[in-house]
Amino acid sequence: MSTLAQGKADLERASTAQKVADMLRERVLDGELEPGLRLSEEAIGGALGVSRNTLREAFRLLTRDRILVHEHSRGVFVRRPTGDDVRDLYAARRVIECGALRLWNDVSEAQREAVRSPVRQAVARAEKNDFSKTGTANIQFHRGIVGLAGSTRLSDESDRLFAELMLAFRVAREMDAFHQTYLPWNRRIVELLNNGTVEQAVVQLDEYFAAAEQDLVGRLSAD
Amino acid sequence: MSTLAQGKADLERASTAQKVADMLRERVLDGELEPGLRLSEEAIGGALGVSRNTLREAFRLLTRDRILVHEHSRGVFVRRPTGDDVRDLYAARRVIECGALRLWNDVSEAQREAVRSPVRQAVARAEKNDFSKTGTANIQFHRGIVGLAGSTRLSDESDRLFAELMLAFRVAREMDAFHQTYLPWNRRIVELLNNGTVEQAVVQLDEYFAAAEQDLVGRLSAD
DNA sequence: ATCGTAGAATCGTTCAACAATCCAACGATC
DNA sequence: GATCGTTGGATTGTTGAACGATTCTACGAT
Repeated sequence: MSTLAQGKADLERASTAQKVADMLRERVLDGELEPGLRLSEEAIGGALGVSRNTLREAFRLLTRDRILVHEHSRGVFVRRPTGDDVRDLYAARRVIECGALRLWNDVSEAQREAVRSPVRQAVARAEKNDFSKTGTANIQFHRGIVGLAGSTRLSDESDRLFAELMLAFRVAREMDAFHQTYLPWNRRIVELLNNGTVEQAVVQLDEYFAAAEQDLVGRLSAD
Repeated sequence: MSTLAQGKADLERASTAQKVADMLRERVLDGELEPGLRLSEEAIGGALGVSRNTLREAFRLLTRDRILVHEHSRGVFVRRPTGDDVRDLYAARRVIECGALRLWNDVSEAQREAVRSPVRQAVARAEKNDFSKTGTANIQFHRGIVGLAGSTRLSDESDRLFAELMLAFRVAREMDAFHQTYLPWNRRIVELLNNGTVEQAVVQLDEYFAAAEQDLVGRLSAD
């Protein structure tokens, strides 16, 4: 059954616009296309060998994911989050993730493991002084928390919030150090969860958000 | 200042695709275009006098809002929520709204009033046996709750969830009676909030979601 | 130095065309 | 009689060109 579903995913080849959007998303999140950059329809369409109309469809898809912003008659730009954006972002994350974490005792073991495992791996790597994937590990931890809610819609929206946050990190030019700082926090949260003290874990998560928001907003408004 | 903002809103005239999307959204939420209906590019483009490319952009916008679903090489359809969709929807709402409601004591009076006022108006109308706007009043109540979080991203996502839920109501063919049933619940929640017993209000809201979800899922799977 | 204006560049939208895909009707086979 | 290819016809996916509308840039006037 699962192999059939796999095959189906292969068969449902993405449209050209979808493929272009995926490629551009990767380029933006990798940092090749910096926040604030304008994406010319002609230049990018020519480089990728797709028509303007198809490219515009790809732009609309990425606008939906808040990777790009569209300004009428001016073009599309790589999103460049402001301090206000970050505040809004964290207000949303606080409600979503703290709410999801409170469901800890009502969910499946697999869902709980999706929260523990990223932290365990990050700790293991940190002990070997390997901080390469510390950024994605942090994201995985928080994706796991949102997953406790069991709603694909909520998880998808959170992914959009994470993507936007990645752009904010990039503007602040402190991606690695940032995530690294907050690993101890994640560790403590998992410990509290394992001890069965869910409410204390929620409090820790909330404090994490307060600290992270303040840190990031500070770096952004410093510019 | 507010007049300037007004003028700016007028100047930023929407694009053709945006206007077409707005019109179609209205038609769908009014029920003129029923869930499951396929929207032919040629037919609708001809009727509205816009080109296929522009219409396709409008479709993409509505797909973002989950009003329409896009099936590759088959066309776009008015979304027709299933029982699983409704479960997913309520899982998201539970986390978002219960989490937002817990912030009751930390927000501005204006934000609190945005929760109370829709219920007060609905009660006043109900006493006069006027159940005309009971549906939108219920939505406004819940929009107010989400607004407590103070995040436009969260409020926007909730609006999408509400729109999707409207479509589910339409499939279940029980829009008015449905909302009407749950007015007493909203009333009780507001009372508990005014008494300062926020946690009890959250419990009531959670029970409301459980009942509403079960009711709606039952009607949908009965088909 | 500020302002206004002309011209270039880019976006918004339309139109026409063709390939790719889906769908429904029709027979062929067992 | 039901299931399985096959064949057209209709619809979507994508392209390329075209033109008006809007924005940006650079130049010159005050």
